[in-house]
Amino acid sequence: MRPRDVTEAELAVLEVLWERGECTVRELAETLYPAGGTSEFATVQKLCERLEGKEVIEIDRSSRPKRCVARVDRADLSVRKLQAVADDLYEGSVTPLVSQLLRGGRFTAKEIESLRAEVERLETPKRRRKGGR
Amino acid sequence: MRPRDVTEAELAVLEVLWERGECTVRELAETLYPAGGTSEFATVQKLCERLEGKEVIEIDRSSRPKRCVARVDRADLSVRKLQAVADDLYEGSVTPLVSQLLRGGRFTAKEIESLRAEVERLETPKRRRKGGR
DNA sequence: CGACAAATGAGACAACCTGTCTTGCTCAGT
DNA sequence: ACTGAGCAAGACAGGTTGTCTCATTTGTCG
Repeated sequence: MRPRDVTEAELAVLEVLWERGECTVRELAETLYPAGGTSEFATVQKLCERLEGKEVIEIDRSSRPKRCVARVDRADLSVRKLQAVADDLYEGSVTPLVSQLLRGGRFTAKEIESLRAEVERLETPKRRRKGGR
Repeated sequence: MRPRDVTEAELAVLEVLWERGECTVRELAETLYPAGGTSEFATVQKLCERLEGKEVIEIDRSSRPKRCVARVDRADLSVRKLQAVADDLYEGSVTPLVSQLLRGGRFTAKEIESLRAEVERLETPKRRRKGGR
């Protein structure tokens, strides 16, 4: 049974890290549970450990109040989740997802223009030095 | 705690329904557990009930060996999941997801061409008979 | 009609995940 | 050495997931 990658409570922690950058556990706890005490502090601590286990944040234990930093940003995380969907439903291929999103979503003219630009940019994938690996 | 929409075992059932169309529970069980007995049969039955609860399949109980039909196809399901990601990370907006996918994925020339076509098709959303809808 | 095998619905079950909390231990600074 | 914050470890309840058991219903066939 595949576990749930980053969960709701964990995401809340991550959001704070994204917004404020490197944080101490206490700072996170105070942001998330302004009226919180010891137990909430421990909760946040546990969430951080789990996020670390999921390789989503990094914890620097060398300084005494240990410090947490996000290792992935919002885009990285969304790609993780999208890839999971692609793995489940399309053997890892991501193209069908793009199609479905394009077909189903509502887009403003501005959004369409920028999407068009992104696709244009894909047109020449060879344009990468010599061997490109 | 948001439950997990369609899970792994449930998806396996759904895949069979997609492939073979309307099915009896027995047919599903025999496909999924060729060597299965009573218990596997019951397992599949339970999975069907849960899929029904998630409004993903329909169960016709009027005929005696009751019959199951998929109510959503693969694309529908992927949209559900993608929307969940958009809700979690982008307040429901899917445009960022498209961008990330375009940026991160590897695409063949053929895929790029068809994506380009899809975006072109978005360009003129007004182009729809008179009143549209 | 009556028995039987298939089908069904309800629920039990363990394993796991998630979010939360308690508890001792450790360490830095006074 | 004392103290208070920080910390690791683990316990905990509630929920989900996948699996299974069982008693009951139902259609069929002799």
